[in-house]
Amino acid sequence: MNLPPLTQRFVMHFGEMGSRWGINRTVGQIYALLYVSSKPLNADDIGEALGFSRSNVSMGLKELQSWNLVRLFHQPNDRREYFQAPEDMWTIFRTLAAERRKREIDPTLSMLRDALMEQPSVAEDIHAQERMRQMHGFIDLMTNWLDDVLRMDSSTLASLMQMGSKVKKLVEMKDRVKGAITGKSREVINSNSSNPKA
Amino acid sequence: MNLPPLTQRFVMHFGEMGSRWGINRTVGQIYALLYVSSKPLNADDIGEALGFSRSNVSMGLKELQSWNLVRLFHQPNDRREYFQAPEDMWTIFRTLAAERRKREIDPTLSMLRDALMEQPSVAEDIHAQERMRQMHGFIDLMTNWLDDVLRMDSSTLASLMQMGSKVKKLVEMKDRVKGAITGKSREVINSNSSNPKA
DNA sequence: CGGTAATTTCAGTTATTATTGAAATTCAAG
DNA sequence: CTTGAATTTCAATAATAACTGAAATTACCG
Repeated sequence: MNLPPLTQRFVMHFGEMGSRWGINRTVGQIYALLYVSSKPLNADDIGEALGFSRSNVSMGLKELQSWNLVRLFHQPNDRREYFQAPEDMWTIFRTLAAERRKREIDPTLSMLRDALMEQPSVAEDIHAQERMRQMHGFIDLMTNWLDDVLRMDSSTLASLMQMGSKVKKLVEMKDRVKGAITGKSREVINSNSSNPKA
Repeated sequence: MNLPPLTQRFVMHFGEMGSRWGINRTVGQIYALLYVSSKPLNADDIGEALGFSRSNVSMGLKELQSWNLVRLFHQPNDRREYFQAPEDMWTIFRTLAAERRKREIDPTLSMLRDALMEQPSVAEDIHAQERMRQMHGFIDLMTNWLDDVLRMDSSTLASLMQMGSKVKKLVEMKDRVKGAITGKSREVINSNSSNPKA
């Protein structure tokens, strides 16, 4: 492997972190390389840059494609397949969220749903089912919320996140204002609004 | 292993999902068992219930303790150690978020921070560093947001999440109202508020 | 249609991780 | 302290997962 220093550090780090992230070293390094690369790479480029066998690169790319983390291109007058990683972090995040949800959460949600439909046959299972109900409720809340917010566009999402816990104050304010306008002068607020649709 | 049917399904499922979640079968099953159990269990109980060797259970419990996912108890007149999993899903979620962040995100954030302080020596690395800046910015936004919202209490968080993307409308409303009161009758809203502190 | 470059598959091998039983250590009660 | 139950460590083994090179397949060009 002969990569420039910063690229090399990044690639090596992704290789090492791979196991914690549930991918193998090869996949981690290939992804890292594609992510920082300024141009699309073909499988030979990748294999040579990282010192992996051609077949290993092929498997790694297949894996990354199954995660929707890389895109396939063709260059004019070149039969080889070129790969690129999407650049926008929000796009990457949405992809990761969707894939991890599908692989790591949905099966559990479905198992829990099934288990909650059963009639427990012994005392132990009555308690167990109640615990499963808790878990199901929580995961359901979380995933529905995620669905909901990921439908927003990225810039909106970014500003919401920058607000952090300030949204809480906003909700409190809403409740107060709602009380206020319900109680008395709704028309005052509307007439002062810069947005007449309000 | 001789567990009641629902418990068994839950335990088996956690064992199978373990590898996707970055834990091994033993750890997954032990956690599942503790989570649904109505009483604390000792290592022998666990080993017998799941058919694992005593030493395997010991290692699994050590792992779960390192994740802060189980608590250790002592029963009167019994030297053995008893284990329980916290019941509240929000507590569990906060623990998981904190631990996964520490293991799976912080090291990368720190690598990126270091890499951003370097002076790229070749053109390739200039581009690579820019990509790292993007990634760092995104992760930083996400983790700060998470820190921020996890500081809220669970019921607040739950209601915020139930609102889902409605918070977006709320932010828009805030901006309109802010425009309105800045422009004209701030005192009207305040005087109508049910909360005088506003 | 061949021919050939590119990619994928797969059986065999290597490397890593999980699991065990025996030995060592810890710990509390007498 | 000493004893023995409880827990942990650890070296050996079993089970999984990663990786390779050769063979097979695919896909494009003339």
